[in-house]
Amino acid sequence: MLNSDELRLFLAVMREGNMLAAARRIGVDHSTVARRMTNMERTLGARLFDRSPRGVMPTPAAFALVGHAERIESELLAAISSVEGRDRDVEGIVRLATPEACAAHLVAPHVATLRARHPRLTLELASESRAASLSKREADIAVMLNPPPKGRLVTRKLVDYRLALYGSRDYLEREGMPESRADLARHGFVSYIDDLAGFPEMIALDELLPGAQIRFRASSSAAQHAAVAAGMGLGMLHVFASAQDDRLIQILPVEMAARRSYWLVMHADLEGLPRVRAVVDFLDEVMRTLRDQL
Amino acid sequence: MLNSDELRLFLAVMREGNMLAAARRIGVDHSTVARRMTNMERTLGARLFDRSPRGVMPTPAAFALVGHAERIESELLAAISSVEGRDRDVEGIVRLATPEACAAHLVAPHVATLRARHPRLTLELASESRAASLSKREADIAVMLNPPPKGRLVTRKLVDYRLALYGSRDYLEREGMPESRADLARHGFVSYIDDLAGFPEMIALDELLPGAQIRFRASSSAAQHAAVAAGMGLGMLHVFASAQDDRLIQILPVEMAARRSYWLVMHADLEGLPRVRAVVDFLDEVMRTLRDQL
DNA sequence: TAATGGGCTTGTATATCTGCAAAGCCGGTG
DNA sequence: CACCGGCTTTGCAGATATACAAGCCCATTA
Repeated sequence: MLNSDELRLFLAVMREGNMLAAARRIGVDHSTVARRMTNMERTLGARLFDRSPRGVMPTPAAFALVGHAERIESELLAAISSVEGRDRDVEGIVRLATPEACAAHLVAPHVATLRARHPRLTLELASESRAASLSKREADIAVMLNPPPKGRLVTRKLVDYRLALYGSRDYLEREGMPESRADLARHGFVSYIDDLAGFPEMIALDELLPGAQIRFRASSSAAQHAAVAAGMGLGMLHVFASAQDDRLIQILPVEMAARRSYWLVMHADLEGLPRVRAVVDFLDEVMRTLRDQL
Repeated sequence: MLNSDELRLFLAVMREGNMLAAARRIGVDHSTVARRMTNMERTLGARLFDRSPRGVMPTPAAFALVGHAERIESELLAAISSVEGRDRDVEGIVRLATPEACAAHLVAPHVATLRARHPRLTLELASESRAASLSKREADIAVMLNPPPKGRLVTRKLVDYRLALYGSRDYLEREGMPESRADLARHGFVSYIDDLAGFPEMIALDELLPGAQIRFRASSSAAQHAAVAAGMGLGMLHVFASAQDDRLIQILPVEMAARRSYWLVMHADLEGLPRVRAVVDFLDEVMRTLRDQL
């Protein structure tokens, strides 16, 4: 079947007007050009050039083909430059700042695959991402809960995830399983320390259940997770961190659900660096793999 | 370099999720698929698939490539179908109706090349194209001086050409060479018989020199040409028919120039027929070759 | 726990393609 | 009018890619 190599030769012949010059331009023998053009004509069932000792004369079929060939040529170049050298020159250090839960449950468990693919790349994972971290150059890439006011930053959504209300098996046996939002008033809760939360968006409880009675506050989501698991009360936890935890049971999954998004943020200057792109690719891959569990 | 064959295999692997199924779909051996994907990865400098005994897992580079590959695939199919089989199944009879001058000077001199390309095709050339000829099915294709009111007709401009004022060498020696439009009033002219001209557009003289003294009228442009050549007077003739005629001299080329267009008209149903397309291609080719002389 | 089946990788003979060299064709030129 | 230069075509040997076959790995199943 027709392929782009033949079309490339074809275009060269069209542009040069003869096969010899076309062959020189592409860097193959002219007999190869002549034979492939003949093949092309046979497989297409259409004559493309009238040969003469003075060069070639394109037929109408050739003119009909040239537009397609040009589009294919440019698309092919675009394809190449979009992936060319992705895995070459990937070495050095990349510092990635992400919220704590993302670091612990999404990134860290998969760094081995990154290492396998790019042995000379060292990832530094800073599990706290205040909006400041990037502009102060504390990190090369950051995962945040909202797109920051742009400086010279490249921002795009990385993935959506869910928060849900959990309680420990023990606690719920002891205090009873809430069956409706009204029942929640009788329970104690675990939440963030308001002014120490990296992003205000983290605090989902205020939004879904304002005025809840809060028994324990922590700046760390892992600490809250541990507290809920230990029976301190109910808390809004990351689904991706809690679903496989046998000690925890999800409560009122319909009423008490919140959606959040992780955003990928980086300096525009760094976007082209192979090592930076390697980490971005890695994040994309992890998120794609885990999408269902988020 | 990357080519479309590799991209076709690549797409098949992406769609099937494994190389074995991809190979079956394309109809090559699976070892060929594996080797070509490895080649592709080496030449691109980017890993595309993580192999495992359960199939393959695309990398981010693969996802970046798939859009390009799909566009190339569809453009390639479009390219093929645009020329596929142009020269096959070209046999039978095609009747072409054109104005007299077009038939005699543009089409007829080149029919040998058409014959050479399509030995089983018979062209019938009717050198008169009233607008009626197509709708009465007197011809399959027509060349006209204006686009007719469309029925189920396909119409497009074929080429532009020029009319200019000519006189015979003898005549001009005898009567003097006109140097300005004013001089023309002293001369006699040759023109069309108004109500017998196939298209009103043919009559360029009325438009450029209304009220000219007309000594001879004919319905045929060839007859007018002969009359001018024989010294009967001046006449607006086709440049493509007169330029090589040594008996004729062009007069006031700037002032007395008119532009006309030939239009290609055919039934929409016939457009797809290989033999019809062969004739249309032939006309395009002739016009492209002669464009400078028109 | 062994058997089975799907999938990827690795050898080897064959088919295809490419480069090189020589020949043929045609128009321009001294 | 013979020569020359540029172009295409043809013949042939070496290089490249393909199909076939066998081997390996892993998950599922009896």
